[in-house]
Order: sequence, then structure tokens, then C-alpha cells
Amino acid sequence: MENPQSLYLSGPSPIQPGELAQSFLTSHWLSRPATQVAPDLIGCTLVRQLPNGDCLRGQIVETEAYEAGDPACHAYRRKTARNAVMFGPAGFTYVYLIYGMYHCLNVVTDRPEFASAVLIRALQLETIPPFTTSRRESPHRLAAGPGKLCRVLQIDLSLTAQVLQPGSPLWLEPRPKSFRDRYPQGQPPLVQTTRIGLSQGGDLPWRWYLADSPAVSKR
DNA sequence: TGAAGGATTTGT
DNA sequence: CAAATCCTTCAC
Repeated sequence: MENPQSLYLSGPSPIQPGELAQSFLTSHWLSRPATQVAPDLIGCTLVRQLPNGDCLRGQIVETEAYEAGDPACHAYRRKTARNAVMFGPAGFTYVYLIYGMYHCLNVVTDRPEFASAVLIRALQLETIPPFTTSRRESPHRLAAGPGKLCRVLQIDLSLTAQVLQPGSPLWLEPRPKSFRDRYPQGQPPLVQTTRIGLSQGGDLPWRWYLADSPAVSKR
């Protein structure tokens, strides 16, 4: 590791896939404010390893940040059994059930006690799972939305408070070379706008998505 | 112990 | 635009 500090301080990880994986996947790179991590997660890969060993992979194309002091954050009022993981160190999952039928996946960010997380809102799937032979919807939109994403990756409450690292049910990988090569200036076309579906905090521009991705949930 | 409501999705 | 559906939170 030539410059560990850069992993902690700077933006998108410049490292190659497979390099410094442990540092990227665990706390350092994620131990920044959610509003910094959220745009940097765009282009990174989310990997889901099923109980049978099969892996499903998708490129993150849409995220939202939720921070301490943010009225839309589940940890805004106080620490509870549900949101407790957000008060801990970065690099853990926070999964919750919404409307009694969908799950949402978050990545815990920042330092302990600064309860915050990034909601993963949409993925562009690398491979279409064979069991999702949906004819009613185009394959590239199977994970376009936080609830749909969890449905196709088989993510439920049992996957909350899990560390994001290889061998776990879920982990993250840096932006692949193919992604970096797509944007020669090193700057992917990100759109920053307001978050979706909130009753409070709807004015904060804490949602980011990849402008040229067909898998974004809403425009 | 009960009631209200939700970081969604889908179909009418 | 409303239903589906159940966990979490807060009030009593």
C-alpha cells in the first residue's frame, strides 16, 4: 500500500480490482461522511454470494446519503434495536423492511456514533439470474430501485449488521477498469439531486446517479 | 397493548 | 392514485 492516507481522504478509489481489497472493503474508505461516500460508490460493484455459493454481481448506479442530524435518517431520533448498526463502525450492512414487503440495503458509513449510511438504490446487473425469467420487465431494470434490488439479490432482514467483506453474504469491490476506461477524464457523469419518497428532508440534494445508466430507478 | 405510518412497487 | 403488508416506533 503506497499511500494509505489517500484511501481515507480522497474520493473514488484509484486502486485496481483485487488490490488492497481489504482496505477498500472494510472501514477506511467508508469511514467518511455519507455524502462523500455516496457518489464514490457509483460504479463500484456489489457482490451477493448466495448460500449455495453462487455470486450475483451488479454495478452501483444510484445512491442516497443519510446522515446524523438528517430528519430523514432512521437514526435521527435515537438509537433503537433496528438502527443500532448505524451507530457502529463503517463497513456494515443496514437492511430494513419497508411497507411490509420490500427490503432496502444500506452501507454504514462514517465513524462510530455518527450514525449514517448510504442507501443503494439501483444496480446494473452484470449477469441476469436465470431464475428471474421476467418477460414483463426488461432485464436491465430488474434491480432499478432499492426494493427490486433486494428482491433480485435475495436480501432480507437476516442480512443486516453483516460486515461487507469477501466470505460474507455481501461485499463491495472498487470501480473496475472497464468503468474507469469508459470515462477518460476520470469523472463519470453523475447527477446530484434530491432524495426520493421522503416526508422530511426532501430538500437536501443527497441523491446521486449515473447519468447514462438505463438501470437508474427514476429520473 | 394498540395504532399509525413508512428511504416501495405495481397495477388500475 | 390506491392497495399490498408487516415491522418499528411511540403514545397511553
